[in-house]
Amino acid sequence: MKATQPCAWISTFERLFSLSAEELDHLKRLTERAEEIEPRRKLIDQGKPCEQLFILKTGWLAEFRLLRNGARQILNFRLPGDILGIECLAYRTALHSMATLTRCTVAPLNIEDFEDIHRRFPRLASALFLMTLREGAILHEWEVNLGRRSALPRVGHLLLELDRRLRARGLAHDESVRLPLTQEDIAECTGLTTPYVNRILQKMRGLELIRFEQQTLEILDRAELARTTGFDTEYIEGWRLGRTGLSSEALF
Amino acid sequence: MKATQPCAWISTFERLFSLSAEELDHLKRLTERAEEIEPRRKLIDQGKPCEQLFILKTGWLAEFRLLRNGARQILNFRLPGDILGIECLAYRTALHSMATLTRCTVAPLNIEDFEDIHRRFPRLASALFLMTLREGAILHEWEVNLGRRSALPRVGHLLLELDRRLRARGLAHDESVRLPLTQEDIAECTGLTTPYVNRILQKMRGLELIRFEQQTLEILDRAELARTTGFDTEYIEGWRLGRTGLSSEALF
DNA sequence: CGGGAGTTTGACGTCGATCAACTTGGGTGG
DNA sequence: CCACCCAAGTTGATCGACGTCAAACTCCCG
Repeated sequence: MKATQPCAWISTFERLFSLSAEELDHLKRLTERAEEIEPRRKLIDQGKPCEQLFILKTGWLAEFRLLRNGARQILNFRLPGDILGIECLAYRTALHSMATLTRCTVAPLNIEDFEDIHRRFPRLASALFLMTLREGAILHEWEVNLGRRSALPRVGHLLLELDRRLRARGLAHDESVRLPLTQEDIAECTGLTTPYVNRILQKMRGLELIRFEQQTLEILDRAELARTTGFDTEYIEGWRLGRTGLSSEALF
Repeated sequence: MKATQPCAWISTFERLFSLSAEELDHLKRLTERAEEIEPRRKLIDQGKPCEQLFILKTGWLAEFRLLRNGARQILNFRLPGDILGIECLAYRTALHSMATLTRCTVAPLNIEDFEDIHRRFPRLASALFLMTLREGAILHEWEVNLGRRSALPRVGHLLLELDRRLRARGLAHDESVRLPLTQEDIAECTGLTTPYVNRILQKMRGLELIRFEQQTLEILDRAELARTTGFDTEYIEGWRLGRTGLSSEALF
């Protein structure tokens, strides 16, 4: 779990964006100086000034908002390879919090490092912009989930999404994936309550759609689950790349 | 309503981002060649290939997803000054649709125009990136709305948001703002049903929180409404700008 | 005067919340 | 190695917010 450990997602990005040797090298250099963080610790705190962003090397985090009544809404999960806290470029204070779910290693970046990427590695910056657009697509999907799907499809859709997101980053080995989530976490991002999430998971197990225990998820009938949840993997796996321009200057 | 008509939001952007004469000029040039679109027409169609983006000069649009069961979830509203369909840089096909609510004027841009901005007007491109990050903040707020707020705060929060967004672009003149929304539109973005939205609006009128008729919204008690809905305007009105770098090269 | 989109109303049904208790299991210290 | 402990998971009974469906009403606009 040291900084020397290679990150599976880096080579995924390399292939995806056809990174040059220098770009790959810079990316690796950026992630060299990394910090370890314990599980369930806050990395970014809603309302506090923010000046720093991070590249997530390993581990999971949750972005969330705390409401005055104590309720919590998880806004998104962050997986290895994600940039954390990039909103600090647009806002002076953090609009929401971010906390680790597992032990994580993150590489801190300050705003100047970021400007530097823009100047010296425009294709890397473009790739980052694309990733931001794709985050937006995930948020859209969550809106649909919260607004228009009933409990079972809502939970099922989330599980399918996380499965695909992990695999797209090369973070799954076999049929199953590791989701370091409690049922409470799932409740907090699907807008449900813990007891009800529990019942829904039982129903999904009863229907032989999934196996999910010890934080290990296996999707037994992907096609059927996708059908009943309305899941379309395009927003995770679809790409426009290598198309038109793809100049040496920028990716798009 | 011709292309010669000045757009209030352009001067707002000029001040906000301290645009140079050339940048301002380029922005104006980009929006010169504009098309008019009738109300309730689709501009972007979910599932279809997309190659084009647009700058919205005047009018409102809604981004939405259609589900198999016929349900519709509005993902966001687009107001004058917004870029439409920028996701086409990351995806080959449209993940959701976009339709006009009012008559609109849009200036089409193709991907090459966009690359051109990046090359020749990096600060403009940066401004665009910032706008994208801020879109993300709006989506986060909608997630909280859909996931954790009950019907009245949910609708109230939306109304407050739209009021602030319009004013932030210089698109309101007096106490009231024009929202070209039917109650069905409001239902489709809050995850509620039309009859229930109707009852909620009546209750809000009864509590003297708002006046809302003939598509004209007036917020009577902003402080009280903000309190009961948990609305914090930071994500609309907060900015990090003019701070650190702000080099001539890029905004951040 | 007719028509259609949008709004309003009512009766009724249900999905998921709520609250509280109980169970399970992995971890820890004695 | 056992006893205990605490977090996470599970269960049941009850309740209410919001959905559903259908009808009526309003107001433009022709």
